[in-house]
Amino acid sequence: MDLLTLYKCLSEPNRIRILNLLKEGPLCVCQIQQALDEPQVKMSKHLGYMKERGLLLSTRKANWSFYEINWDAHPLVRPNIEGISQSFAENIDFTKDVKQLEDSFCP
Amino acid sequence: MDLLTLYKCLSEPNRIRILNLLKEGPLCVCQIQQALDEPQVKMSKHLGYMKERGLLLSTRKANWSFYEINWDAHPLVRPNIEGISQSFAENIDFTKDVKQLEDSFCP
DNA sequence: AATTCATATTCCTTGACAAGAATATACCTG
DNA sequence: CAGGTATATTCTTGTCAAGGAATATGAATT
Repeated sequence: MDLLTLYKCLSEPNRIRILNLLKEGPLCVCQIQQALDEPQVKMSKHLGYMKERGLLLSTRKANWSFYEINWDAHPLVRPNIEGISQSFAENIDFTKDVKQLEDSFCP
Repeated sequence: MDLLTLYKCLSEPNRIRILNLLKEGPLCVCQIQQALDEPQVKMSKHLGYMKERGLLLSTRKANWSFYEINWDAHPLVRPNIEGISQSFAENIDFTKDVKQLEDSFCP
């Protein structure tokens, strides 16, 4: 994955929110969807966008697709994704996202 | 400057090439233009884009505008711009840019 | 004041991509 | 196989931004 592609992945608020959740580990689409309180199609498309470009990996288990960050995609992946949570604290409501993630369930 | 804006600035190859040159210090538009061998309007617009968003600073001396990186714009500016030269070595012809910069002159 | 040089702005066309609606696929369970 | 659930794809529409051509501004020189 080249750096330009990485930056394109990072240039979208919904994707930033998703990455902030995935930072802790893999999640299935339904949990992300609940945490961000956004329509399924929207999440699926952003996840697909990042997977297609190599930033995410996915595995399917039965009905569920689990996505996780591909930390090896590029050396700058880690510093940027680790920098996200502090940097966006004021602009994007991450606290709400994380809280809703805790309340979410994957049936 | 928020992180999302930073990523938008970084998501464009011409801007990446410009930042790679500015990494070493301030330059005037005509030098950048010569180094990258691109039309003046194009360079001016990309420089304006980044200045408008806080990533670059500019000072005018007589006919010339000098642009430099605003390293304090965001904590992630430095690691990303420092990571650029290695990361793009294969994709973008930075060596040529830098060589042409050496040959460039500011009248 | 007129000219010249460096830089910036405006207008237009084009392409990428985000969002929503509708639909399709994949996989399990009865 | 039928039906349900989780996820993905297609289509359309609107917005943002990149590129080029032409023009405008700002500042020095004659």
